[in-house]
Amino acid sequence: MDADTLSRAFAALADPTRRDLVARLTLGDATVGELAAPYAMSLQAVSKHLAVLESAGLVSRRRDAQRRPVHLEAEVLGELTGWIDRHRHAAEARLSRLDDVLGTLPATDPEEHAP
Amino acid sequence: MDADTLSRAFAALADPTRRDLVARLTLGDATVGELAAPYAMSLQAVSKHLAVLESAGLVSRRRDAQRRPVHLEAEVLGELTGWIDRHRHAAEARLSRLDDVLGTLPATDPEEHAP
DNA sequence: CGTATTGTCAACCAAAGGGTTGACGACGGG
DNA sequence: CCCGTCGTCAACCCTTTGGTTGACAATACG
Repeated sequence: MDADTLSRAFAALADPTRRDLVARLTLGDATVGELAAPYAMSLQAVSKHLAVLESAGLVSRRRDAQRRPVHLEAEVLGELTGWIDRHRHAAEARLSRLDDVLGTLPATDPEEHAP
Repeated sequence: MDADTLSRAFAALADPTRRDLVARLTLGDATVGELAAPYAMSLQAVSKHLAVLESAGLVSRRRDAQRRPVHLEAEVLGELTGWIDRHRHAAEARLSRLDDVLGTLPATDPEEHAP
C-alpha cells in the first residue's frame, strides 16, 4: 500500500465525473461509449478519466474486438477505507481517553461517537 | 453531503503531506509551527495545506493569542468511507448475485472473477 | 475490398496546484 | 513602547489537470 497508490486513488475520486463513472460501474462492466453517453463532454475526455481510474488501480480494461469493456476493481477502495478508518479510529480513541481524564465531570451525555 | 464537499475532501487527502498532517493531528491539536517543523518546506506552504484541509472541513482552527491551534474534524472522514462503502458493497452485492446465476458451476472462489 | 464503428494518441489551451519569497498583522514580554 | 514570535496575504513560477479538436489503429460488416 505505497503512498503513491493512495495518492492516485484519492485523486481519482476527487473528480465528480470519475466518481460517477465508478458508481455506474458498480452496476456492471461497460464500454467506453456506453460510459461516455450520459455526459456533455467528448468521448476522449471520458477515455482520459478512465485512464486516470486505471492508473489508480480502480478499474481495468479488457479487449473485445473494437470494444474495451471497463471493469471496476473494488480492492483499492478497501485500501482507502483502510487508511481513513485507521486514522479516524485513532482520533476517536484519543478522544475517549480524554473523556476518561475528564470523566469526573457532570455526565456530558456523549453522542455515542464510537459504538 | 454535496458533491463539492466530497470532491474537496478526496482532493485534500490526495496529497501525502496533507495525509501526514491528518495523521499527526490524530495525536492531538497542534499549532502551525509544530505541524510545519518536520517538513523541508516553508511554513507558508504548510499553512496553505492546512487551508485546503480546512476548506474540505477536515480541520478547524481556533485563535489563541498569536497561535492558531489546528484541530482534526473527523466527521467528514465518515462521509468519505460512507461513499466508498456504499459503492463497494453495491459492487460486491452484484457480484454475489452473479455468482448466484453462475452458481451451478464448480465452486468458484469469489476472488477468481478475472483470471 | 471498402467503409462504419469504437477507441486511443497527440497537440494544444486555460485553469488549478504546490511550492517559493517578501511584506504585513496581531500579540505578549521585556 | 519596541521587539520578537507566530502566522497569513500576495505575487510569482512551474507543473499537472481537465477539456478541446484532429488524425489514426483496429476490427466488424456489406
